Amino acid sequence: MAEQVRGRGPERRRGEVLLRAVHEAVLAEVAEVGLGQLTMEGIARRAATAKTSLYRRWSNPQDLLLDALHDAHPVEEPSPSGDDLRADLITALTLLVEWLTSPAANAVKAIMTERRRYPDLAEALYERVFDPRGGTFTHTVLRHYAEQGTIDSRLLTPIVFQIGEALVFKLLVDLDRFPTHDELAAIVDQAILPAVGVPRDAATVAEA
Amino acid sequence: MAEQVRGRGPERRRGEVLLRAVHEAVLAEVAEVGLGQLTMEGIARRAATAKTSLYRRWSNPQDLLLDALHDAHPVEEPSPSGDDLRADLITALTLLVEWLTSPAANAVKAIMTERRRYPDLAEALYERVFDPRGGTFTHTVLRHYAEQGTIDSRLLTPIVFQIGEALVFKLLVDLDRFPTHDELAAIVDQAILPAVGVPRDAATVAEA
DNA sequence: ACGATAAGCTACGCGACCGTATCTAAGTGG
DNA sequence: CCACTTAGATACGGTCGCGTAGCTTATCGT
Repeated sequence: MAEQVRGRGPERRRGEVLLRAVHEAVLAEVAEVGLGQLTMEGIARRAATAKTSLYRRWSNPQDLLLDALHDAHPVEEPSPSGDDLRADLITALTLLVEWLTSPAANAVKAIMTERRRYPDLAEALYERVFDPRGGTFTHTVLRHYAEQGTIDSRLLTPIVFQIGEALVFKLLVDLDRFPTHDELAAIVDQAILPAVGVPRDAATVAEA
Repeated sequence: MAEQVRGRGPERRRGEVLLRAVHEAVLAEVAEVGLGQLTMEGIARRAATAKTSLYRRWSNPQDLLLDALHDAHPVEEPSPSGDDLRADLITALTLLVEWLTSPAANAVKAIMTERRRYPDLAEALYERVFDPRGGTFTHTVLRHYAEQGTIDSRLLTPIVFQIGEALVFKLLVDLDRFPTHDELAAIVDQAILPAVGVPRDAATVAEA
């Protein structure tokens, strides 16, 4: 049959190349139309491939999405330098924001938001993608400085570990944009450090 | 024409009564199927009314939803007692959690989450529903105690005002349930109070 | 009691996506 | 260079929501 001209000659993607293209397409599709409108047709259109080719490998859009997430780059973990708590916390939050920028993170957010509606997806997300789970970002940094004695470890409760991440998410939702470096610094100075027993000094108060 | 028997006799709802029923139906529908799957057919089915009756008043599901939100009870504001900062903060967070429990809040969350996809809806939400905007919940309480001199008002930055709300939302997302009273107390003791210059005492640290 | 109004029912053509079947042809490896 | 694998094109019947049209009838106001 006559093939639609893509570029000029007939170039047919296979295997790995096609797979990547499809993975990219799902993530883009989720970002654009949302989890609720994710369809095989839509993905096929965006990936410029045939529906048939999708059904050959996956049985529904969710399966495909999970596969794409499984394949996405893992989250980079912070590695505390060891002598500057404030700087390391800011770095940790910066890493968080960078991850949140990725297409994969976008899809993950969508799934978490609608997890009641797609329980299987959410569950599989934990099992197949979030294996590590638990402490990342500021958690890692805070534990490091507690072990080293800079922080009183009795202050490190589950709530305290969440302060930084919680504020980044809140800012993200409220302002619908990613926090700036200064805002991350403010989170560290005004919320995290006081909670772990480092009082704010005059300088921080003045510039706030 | 033969009417479906609802109960036994033909009872036809009109005006206010019907309106309420439809409003309830939209919110329930959003909760169940999500913003992306919100359809006139679905709402009509759930409200046990005819599609025609819906189109007579609204031109699409989003319009209808906005109308329902507009009508929903407003948010109750905290009224600080004035002599117990800690208790008033916990009360404020409790009010927040209570609001989050309502069907309307559920829909608002959905809209905020997908605001990129439904910019008109989000915008109208601000204009028609969130008129007050700005300071609610812990904000109100913190300002009160600052005016009264209990708190150093230089510490009350935008970030600090967000700590409580941010942690409630984070807990909500992470655990997929509403925080308990003890968790709210922990947020106040371990995150908000340190940030506003009230250091944690031995008792709070010990029980943490 | 009797309009006027508003609600309800049915049915329609339209388009989107579904999941599958069938065929063609491009790319690959021996 | 040939055979095999796999991607691509197309078409199908089915379901669902759309938005509208037409008609019937319950309910309200007077």
